[in-house]
Amino acid sequence: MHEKERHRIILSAVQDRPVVTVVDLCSLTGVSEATIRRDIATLHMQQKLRRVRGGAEAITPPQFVGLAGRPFAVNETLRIAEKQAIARAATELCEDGDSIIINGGTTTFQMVHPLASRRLQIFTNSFPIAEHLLKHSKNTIMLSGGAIYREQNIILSPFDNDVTRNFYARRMFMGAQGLGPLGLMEADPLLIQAEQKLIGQADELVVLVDSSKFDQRSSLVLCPLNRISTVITDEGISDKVAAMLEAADINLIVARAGGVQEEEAAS
Amino acid sequence: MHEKERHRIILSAVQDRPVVTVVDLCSLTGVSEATIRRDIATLHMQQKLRRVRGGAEAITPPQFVGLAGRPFAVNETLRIAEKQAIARAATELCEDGDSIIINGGTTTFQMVHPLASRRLQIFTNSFPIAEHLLKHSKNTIMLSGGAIYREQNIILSPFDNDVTRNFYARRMFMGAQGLGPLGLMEADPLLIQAEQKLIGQADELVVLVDSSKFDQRSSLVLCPLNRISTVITDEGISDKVAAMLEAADINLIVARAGGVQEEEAAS
DNA sequence: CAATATGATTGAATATGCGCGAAACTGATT
DNA sequence: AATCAGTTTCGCGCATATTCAATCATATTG
Repeated sequence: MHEKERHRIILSAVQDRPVVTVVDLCSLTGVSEATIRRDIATLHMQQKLRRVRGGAEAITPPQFVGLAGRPFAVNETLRIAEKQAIARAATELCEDGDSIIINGGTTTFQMVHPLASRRLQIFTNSFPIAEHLLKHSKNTIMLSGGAIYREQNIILSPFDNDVTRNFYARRMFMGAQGLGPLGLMEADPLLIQAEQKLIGQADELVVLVDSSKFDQRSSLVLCPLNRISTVITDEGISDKVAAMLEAADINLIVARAGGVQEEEAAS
Repeated sequence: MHEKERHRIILSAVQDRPVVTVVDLCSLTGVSEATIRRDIATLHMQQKLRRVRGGAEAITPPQFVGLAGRPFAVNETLRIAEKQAIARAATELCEDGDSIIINGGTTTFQMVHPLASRRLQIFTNSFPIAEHLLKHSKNTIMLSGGAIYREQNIILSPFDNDVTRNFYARRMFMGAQGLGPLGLMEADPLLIQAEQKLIGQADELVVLVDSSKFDQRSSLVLCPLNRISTVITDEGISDKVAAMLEAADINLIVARAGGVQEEEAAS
């Protein structure tokens, strides 16, 4: 058996189980322990797996740490003040008793804090949002079914005919990676899929993007501008972008970090 | 059992109770106290938990979160040793890579600890089970969609055509309020509904009931005995009940608190 | 033949279990 | 409070089993 073949087998085995022992891999490949150890050492150097005594374990993906820590790996701390102000403005659009949809994402996650004191019907595909609201609020929580994707922290089902299609809300809140003339942009195909399943289940689509998102260009267009009812962003928005949104007949809300926000209704 | 597997189990166990004792962890992992102590010392050094006399506690001490910290308020501490033994025996039926369904309940929840060191495809309608496994294991988690009922801690959808109908597993594990000649009994209509949606989605139905459940009579019959493949219970089971199960051609597994369990196959 | 990969051997390093005495906790009594 | 006996838990040493790393011999390939 060739070295590359063994490496493939080892990497495959290490994905299936939390830990694989050297002996396991021996019987799996039919080579000696010494060889397996050398392979593991090599793969360890290449960061393909982690070496542990007795065998190897899968490299832990950007691990989902509990809510107390930080739900999403990196983005969470970025522009947090802006995101909180935006999320707060978004929450203020809702009245107790409303039905809303919240899509997974770091910006929308910030809505959980102002939502803690409310009483809404909330549908989400974000596990951390559901978890937080379940623990810290009295809102009614509804969850979409499917597999939980750890990296994106969303729940996604390959089937179209699930609860999602039966929940209809007044507003849907979602974040995005970018917002430009072409519409709403997203990079992660998994997120695209999750978001597209929910768009159309609400009367109004409210987009939460901090002003840095107007510069971002992503590969995939999620939906055109005319599908968007309202955009909530921070003071960093340029006049040019504001004009573009206004031209598309989009409500623009600029959230100020400190307190009340100003609304500039489109014509 | 490998060191890493134990560590996962320990970290998993330490999350759902204020403290875990060394003896608890022994029966959970099957290793000696000395090893558990060394593990706790190691994890203490890694700041993964705090070492206390007699065992360990979570690093985030007064995590007095309502529902999900200690998933089920009252029942949780009742007959916990039996439930753990039963859950462990249930987990031992599974091999890495299997697809299983776990229904919500206090007994089935105990499966999360032995499952922490495994790699399975797990479908559940229990939010706490999903949450715990998501944080403390590498299993693939799939969730049923719907509203989250706080009291029962399950997710239930009024619609029939959701993900649930598309997931098929080798085994389904469920608890119940009672088990008698008429079959499996449950009191809460909400739980009935949740369980009936899942029965039929697996080849084998494995029922986890501690021996006190054989005395219980509930108002509603969930399913007849002949639908059950296997019953796992503790040593408190009477000969009479055992004979009844055997007559119904049910596999009976008696889980012993300490270690290995004995299997008494039906004729 | 040279370069590399593999397998076997062996002593070192590490992990685990058991037993024993020390230390800490419990609670009952003074 | 203070003391004391009984119990639990801890830490240490040692025996055993497993795993590792280094070395050398052999095999394969170009």
